Amino acid sequence: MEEKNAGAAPSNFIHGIIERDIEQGLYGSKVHTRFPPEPNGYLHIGHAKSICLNFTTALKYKGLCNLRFDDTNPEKENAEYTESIMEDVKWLGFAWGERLFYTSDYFEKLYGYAETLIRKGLAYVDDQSGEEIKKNRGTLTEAGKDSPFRNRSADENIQLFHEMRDGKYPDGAKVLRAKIDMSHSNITMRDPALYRIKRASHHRTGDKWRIYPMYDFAHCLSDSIEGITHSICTLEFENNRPLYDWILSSLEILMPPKQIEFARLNITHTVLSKRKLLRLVKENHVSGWDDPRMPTLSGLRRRGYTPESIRDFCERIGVAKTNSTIDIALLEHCVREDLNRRARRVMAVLEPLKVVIENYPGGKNEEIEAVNNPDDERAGTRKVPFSKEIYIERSDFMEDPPKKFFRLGPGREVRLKHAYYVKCESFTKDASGKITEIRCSYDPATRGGDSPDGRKVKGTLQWVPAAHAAPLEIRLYDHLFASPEPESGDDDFVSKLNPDSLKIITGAVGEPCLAGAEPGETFQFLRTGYFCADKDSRPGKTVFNRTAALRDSWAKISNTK
RNA sequence: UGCGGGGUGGUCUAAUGGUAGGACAACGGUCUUUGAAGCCGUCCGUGGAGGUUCGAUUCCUCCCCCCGCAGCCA
Repeated sequence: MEEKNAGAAPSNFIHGIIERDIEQGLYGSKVHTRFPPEPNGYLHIGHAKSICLNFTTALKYKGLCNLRFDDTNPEKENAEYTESIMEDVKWLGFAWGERLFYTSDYFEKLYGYAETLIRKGLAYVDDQSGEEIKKNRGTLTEAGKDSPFRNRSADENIQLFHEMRDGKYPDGAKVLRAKIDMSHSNITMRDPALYRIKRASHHRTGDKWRIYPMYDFAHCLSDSIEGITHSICTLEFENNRPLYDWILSSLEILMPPKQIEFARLNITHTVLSKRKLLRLVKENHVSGWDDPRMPTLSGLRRRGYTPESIRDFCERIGVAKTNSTIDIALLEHCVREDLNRRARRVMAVLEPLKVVIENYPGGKNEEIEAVNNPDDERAGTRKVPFSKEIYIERSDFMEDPPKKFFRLGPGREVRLKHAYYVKCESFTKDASGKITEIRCSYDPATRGGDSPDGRKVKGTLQWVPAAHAAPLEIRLYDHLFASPEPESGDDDFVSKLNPDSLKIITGAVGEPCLAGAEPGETFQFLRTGYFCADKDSRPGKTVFNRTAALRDSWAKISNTK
């Protein structure tokens, strides 16, 4: 059959390339990828796209994926970052097995490759200052000028390179450069730096090295050392691909890995660059890398996002070469969809309004049975205490409600979820006009929420028993940036932060079971949203982060009027 | 005005010579012991001009627009 063979169809252009390579027997028809983060910050959802791509590609073609820390710049990197990165990759659901590597593992080998390049007359030590090198590089339209040190003998270059390693020269005094072509139309190829002197302590190799390889030199060789077949990276490295290939071919590396570039992820209402995220942290615009408003994996985790929802998102956005910005609504959709399936439903009230049920006996206490998830019987049921005084959401009562308002108002009857029909008989206000208390009657025949006489009500409200209310602090999050594309335009992106990205509600209450919620536990607060218990919780005050709100069509109706 | 990439509904993404499809968003309806979810429907697209062809998103030519590159960052 000619049918689009289900499993074998390439799911993106990279898989198309790989399938062609497999067919042609390239790399022995094996696939080996790697995720190569620099440990200079926390992973964000943009990295998740790359992680998912690399790991699932390997999985799909029965290959392997390595985790490799690209740690060639000790001044910016540290062990805190490597640990958080490993934690985040694991949390996302991927395993690198025994294949945890560091570019710094290869420093000695890399040094040897550099010597080989020098002996072949393909690299030289340049004494020009950084300023001079920059000046002589030329421009986009003008060729560069050869360095006066470009034609040193191989022996002299080897000796100088050894001296660089031995610490004979200060930072910046010399640099090892590839000898390619100072008039190349691709500026990357104008004798790029391969090694620089940096008398910095490295988080893994300590003070052993005074010279460190540059990305372009280290990356392609690390890939080849690990037997990587397809080296997947982002678009901004496209110009570097000729250099990637030049180094490997100059060193006569067999079966050179193939670099393939794809478009990095952008999302509306946030920023995804480590530099910018670091600034938000350093300038205290957020509480840290794991602030629930941050697009970091640690932030999303704390916010209540599940690894499954993030993986689903990464699959849905696709992999292509077109620059694109994904609507953050898609991310939110993914987490709602996942949580809708799994989250236990409970009742909580963000702004409590007391309701006294006048005809309910004062000393009476009963337990109402409530299902935990209407779409999943296995989630079971729980008991919720019920007595004369309860709390409902302040916004669920209107003194003078419009016709389309289905909730409580004078003389109106509604259902208390799982419990009884109640009817508003009266209410009281304080001097300022604020409603202070609602007085209702209930219909004992409607226990469980059904009326035997077939009487219908339009609204169903969540409620919390006043005597057993668990005090909650709720943190309501909105987009970090008010502007959909904070990086566009000339203004500093920080000026586009959303001043209302965090709203803290201290007086909320919830069902008694919420008092004991463990950090990371997720619930759907009926009619309100998905909430995740936070590590800031303390006895007497459970803290919840709102992961995502539920759709609110009443808000829409009332807003458009 | 160098080189390298890229242009499909509002946003992503399929279709590679044969009915432009899907998702998210928006809008409307339906259902409902969550005004949730679900279900149904609507709106909306091949950057432009030529050419080849019975037929072009796909192939050719020219043009336009967008992104990246001048770190001893990655």
